[in-house]
Amino acid sequence: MGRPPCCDKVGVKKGPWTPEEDIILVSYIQEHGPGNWRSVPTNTGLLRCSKSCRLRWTNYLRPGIKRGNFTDHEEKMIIHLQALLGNRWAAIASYLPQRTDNDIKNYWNTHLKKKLKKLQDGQNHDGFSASQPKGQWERRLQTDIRLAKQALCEALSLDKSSSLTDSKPSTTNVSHPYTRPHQVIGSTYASSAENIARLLENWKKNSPKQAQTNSDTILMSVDKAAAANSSTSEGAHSETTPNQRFDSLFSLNSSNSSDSSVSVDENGNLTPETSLLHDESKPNMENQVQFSLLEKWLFDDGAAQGHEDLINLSLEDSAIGLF
DNA sequence: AAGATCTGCAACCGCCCGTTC
DNA sequence: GGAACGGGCGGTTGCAGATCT
Repeated sequence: MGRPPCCDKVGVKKGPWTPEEDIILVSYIQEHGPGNWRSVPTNTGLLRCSKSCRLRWTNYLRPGIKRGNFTDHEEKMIIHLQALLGNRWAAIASYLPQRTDNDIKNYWNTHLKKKLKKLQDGQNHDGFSASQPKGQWERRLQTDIRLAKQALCEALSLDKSSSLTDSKPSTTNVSHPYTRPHQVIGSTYASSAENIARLLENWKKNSPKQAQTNSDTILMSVDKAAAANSSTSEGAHSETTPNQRFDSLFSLNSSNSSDSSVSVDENGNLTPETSLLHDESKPNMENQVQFSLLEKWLFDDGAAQGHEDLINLSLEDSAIGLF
């Protein structure tokens, strides 16, 4: 028999998440940090599967997520990376720090596939056209792989010089193709609060009555979160009104957001707050460097042409060696 | 205006892998 | 060593809103 489901199917709620559920989840993660998803539903009272909680967090509530239209630049990155890596959306997402793999996957399936097909049908002779001679396409791909590999090595060497990440030996950055090279240090919880704040704004606009009736529940959750934070955060105090606490939790300019540095204790360990940030998000300075290196190489055709000597690498070797 | 069809996206599902006991 | 578990991944589905007829 296969493994049992991650949670009991009975009594598990499915479908779209409500703002209340979002708030409960975010409050809990803010307090305990992400991870140990199995315990999330039981500890929060959410009638959700642990997987559902994790997905909701990673695809929607996690800090640093950018939503909305993809830029041309992002589009090109996705096309390039898809050619390089195939449908490994998590790996692709690691190079687009603000996008989730789900987002990229959706965008590929709904937009880019069609776009590329159109280009192919139209006998468009750009770099991605299937009408291009196979050898040339293959050579370009080989070059891309080689350049990506080079960028990765470069980024990893930057990694080594990073005192912060050095404080916690990373087994993820180097060896596993699915792990995201980006560890968010500069990002804060406020970013996810921003997502929820926007959500609530829309929610209130769209259904003021419902928002009104549920506001107590929301504030109760927020109160609870604020109360929980008061024990761990120096910013929390008992004299705040519910509204103030609400503002604090969902402020777009939360003091947390400016206090984005990672605090390390005297033993060199990350504090609980930081491990939340460290674990969960993607963008940071390090990412920026890595991203721009890869970006530059991927899109610098001239560079690609100037690296003809690197092309001899076989596709297989490149793909294996890349990771 | 109303029904049909299309589109985009959030969420679910099942499989896989690494870790723990 | 292997079973159980937790978490991550890619593929797929279902639904709501947009567009078309």
